[in-house]
Order: sequence, then C-alpha cells, then structure tokens
Amino acid sequence: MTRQRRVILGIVETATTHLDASQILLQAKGLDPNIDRVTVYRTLGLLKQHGMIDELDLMHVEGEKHFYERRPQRDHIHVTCLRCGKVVELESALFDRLKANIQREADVQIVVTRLEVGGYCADCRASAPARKGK
Amino acid sequence: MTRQRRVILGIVETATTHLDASQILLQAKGLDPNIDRVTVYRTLGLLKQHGMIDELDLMHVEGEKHFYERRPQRDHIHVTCLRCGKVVELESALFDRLKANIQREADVQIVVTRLEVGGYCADCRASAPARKGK
DNA sequence: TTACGTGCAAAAAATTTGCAGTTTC
DNA sequence: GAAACTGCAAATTTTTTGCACGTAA
Repeated sequence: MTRQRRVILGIVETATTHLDASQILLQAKGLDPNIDRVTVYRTLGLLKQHGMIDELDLMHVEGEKHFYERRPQRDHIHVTCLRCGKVVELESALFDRLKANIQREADVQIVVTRLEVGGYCADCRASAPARKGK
Repeated sequence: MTRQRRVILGIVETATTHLDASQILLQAKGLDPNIDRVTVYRTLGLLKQHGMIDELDLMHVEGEKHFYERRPQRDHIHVTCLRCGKVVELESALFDRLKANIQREADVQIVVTRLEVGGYCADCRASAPARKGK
C-alpha cells in the first residue's frame, strides 16, 4: 500500500460524483504532483480486481470513458438520463432477489454485477418540446 | 440506408457471438473491401441511437473494448465468466418486473437497460485448484 | 534486503473530426 | 439536385507496455 494508491483510493472513496480516469488523475496531481497517469490506470485496475471499486459506463452519455465508484455495501442500479446526463442511484430488494436467481439459474458464482439503465428523466420529458423528425 | 449500413447491420444481426468494432470492420471488409473503420464507428453509433443494436462491455474480461449485438425482442442478462470469458445469456421475468419498478421509482422513461454479471462459471470453479495468494 | 511499485518514454488501441468527393432518394 | 453518407487523412483520447530507479515492509 503506497502513498499513490492511498491517494487514488481516497479520491474515489470520497468522490461525490462518478469520476473517470482523467478526472482522477487530475485530482491526484493536486495531492501528489508527480503522480503519473499510468499509475492511475494500474491502480484502478488493481482496485477493481480486488473488488474495492466498480467500473461504470453510465450509458456512455458523454463519450466512451469509464467511471469509477467505491464499491458500495449493497449493489445499486445506475439510471442515467440520455438527454441531460443526470444519474440516479437506486437500491432494490427485487434486484437482490434477481441476483440470487441468476446465480442459481446460470450456475455462476457472482463476483460483480452492473445494472445500468438509460432513459429520460421527468425534467427532460417535461421540457422536451417533442422534437419532430430525428 | 446505404450499402455499407446494410452490410454492417447484417453482420451484427447474423453474428453468433458478440463482436467488437474491429471484428465487425474485418468482416465488413470481406463483403465490401473499401469499407472504412470510420464508417463502422459511425454506423454503430447510429444503430445504437436508433435502438437497433445494444452495446456491451461483457465485464471487460479481455480489454476495454465494446461489443455489439442485435437488439433482442426481450432484454436479457449477460453473465460473463471472469476466468474463461464464457458468456451466458439469460432472460428473466423478475428482470422484467425490476425494470417496471425502476421506471416507476426513478420516474424515468426507460429506453435501454444493461445488466451484466461477472463471476465464475461451474467449469472454472471445478478446475480451479483454489489458487492461494493472488 | 528484495519484491513490488513508480515515473518516464513510447507504443498500441480505440474513437473522433474535417473535408472533398460520391451516393441515395 | 439536395441532403446525407463515405473514404481518406489526421488528430484525439484512452489504455497498455518496457524498463531503470525508488520505496514500503
């Protein structure tokens, strides 16, 4: 456990939004100016492997980057608005049951799950003047 | 609807495995030697936007690429083995119910969902001699 | 120590953009 | 013929690799 890893893990753990590798690098440089982009990638890979953080796409609403968040106590669902990009997180007993089902039906020992939903939030549905054509 | 788009859509629709952009380009070149990588990306983006295909990560078991598949009639769950990479697809009534729940609870009009699961398949659990340490 | 981790340089992949010529309807 | 699409070139962005030096346990 090195200084750099502590810094990176700390950033992801305390983040209030979902960060991608570049944003993490940027923040890390603030705390440790010499930290390298490579170290960020390597550390994220490691933390992911060890189940300390999870990787997300957030439906790729803004480019094809990946986001990271601290692995929560209980899995949650990520709902991303395809128009404004807002992300809502949701826990669900039904989701827990579904996972148990999958484990049994697919005969798999589940390590990680990711449920991402894309759609339109209430605000966007209200303000969108039903664009015609495209 | 151009020749190139027909080719690319055809490839994804008839594929028996999940293909990534490079594999699609390769197959497309077989049918239309002049087709460009750029056209593949643009077309995939378009087909995705129009809900004709879905994009997957398959838990990034082999690199950070993205895979594509024809949009199925009914959503299914992708279960990927983190050791051997095998992918199992699963439909589930519970999943359907969960989506309805999410739509209501998050007040979102769902357009697309993606449930990916990573874990260890039966075969790998059987053959893995409980690696110690790492 | 001493195996592991880091920074630096550079390569490899993956994806996007600008633009002029071509095709579809 | 007009609008939309393509190929080509090149730029970006994202991620990975090799290697000599530095560091935590």
